[in-house]
Amino acid sequence: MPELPEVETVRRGLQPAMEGQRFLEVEVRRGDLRWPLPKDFARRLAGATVTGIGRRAKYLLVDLSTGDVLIMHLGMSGSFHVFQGNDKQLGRYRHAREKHMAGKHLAHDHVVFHMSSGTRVTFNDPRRFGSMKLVARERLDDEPLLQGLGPEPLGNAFDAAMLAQACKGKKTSLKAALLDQRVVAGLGNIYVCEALHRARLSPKRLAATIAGRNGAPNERAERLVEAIKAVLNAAIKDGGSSLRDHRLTDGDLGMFQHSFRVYDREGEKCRTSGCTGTVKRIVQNGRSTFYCPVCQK
DNA sequence: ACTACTCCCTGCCAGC
DNA sequence: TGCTGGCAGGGAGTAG
Repeated sequence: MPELPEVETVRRGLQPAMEGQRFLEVEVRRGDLRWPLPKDFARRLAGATVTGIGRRAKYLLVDLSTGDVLIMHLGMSGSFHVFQGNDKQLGRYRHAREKHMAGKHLAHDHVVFHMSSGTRVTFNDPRRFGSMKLVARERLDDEPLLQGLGPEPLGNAFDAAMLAQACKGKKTSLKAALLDQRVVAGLGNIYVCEALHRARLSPKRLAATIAGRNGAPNERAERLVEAIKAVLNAAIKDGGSSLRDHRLTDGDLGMFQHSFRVYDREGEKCRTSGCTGTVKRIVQNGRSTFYCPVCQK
């Protein structure tokens, strides 16, 4: 499901619910996520206070008073639901859960955090590609999951010079390069398609063509960086995109899917002003690409 | 060192 | 109606 804007939206939803609070109890209903949760997972969390919630690429990083960091990833279908209320309001809780899940698949509630304020935070993930991992903060720099990640696309380090340098000499398509988390971290299939469309660049173009020889950025690299930042900021403002199962932590839907210019719009009219093209779907590296063959060159 | 492909898992939908 | 194949927002591991 979630790319950077959705994960950032989740982070902002979890923050007021968890920050400054203690884990009273951690209920692991199914520990076989992407990797099995270790046997001491719940025990290591219990009693810890959440001192902050951050994000790196598509990972949520929960800082704990114990010196551990809880690293969480939503995979393709993971979501969090926050319920603020006490144990006497279980009816309201179930109602909220059903709204969140659109009435289905409560069986995929795999982990429940019971916080000291009475708030419960439920992790639901039908496909179980999501993951959780506890690591000591002092070893975070050596954490393999975070090790090779490229820059944050909304950070200052991400600019045309950097992107061109990373794409220099790449034999792969621009689409594949942007999906590569080592080039830039946090983009997924939707926002790569959307950013390429905004930059009027073909997804089939060779990645190396946004850099001159010696790796200097050209005007395409400038356009692309601007487009990436713009589409991510717009999506975050809208609470991310809801295709089938992405919900905000309060059960509401993200809204950015209504602003898609190409993604999931095969056969529909290109939304570039003045363009007469029709959105086309192709497959690149086994994944759908949506683009306009008329205005994206 | 690169790049491309397979696989993990469940749900949903179009087409027979 | 019920089955089947294909597809889905990610990414680790592996085979070239």
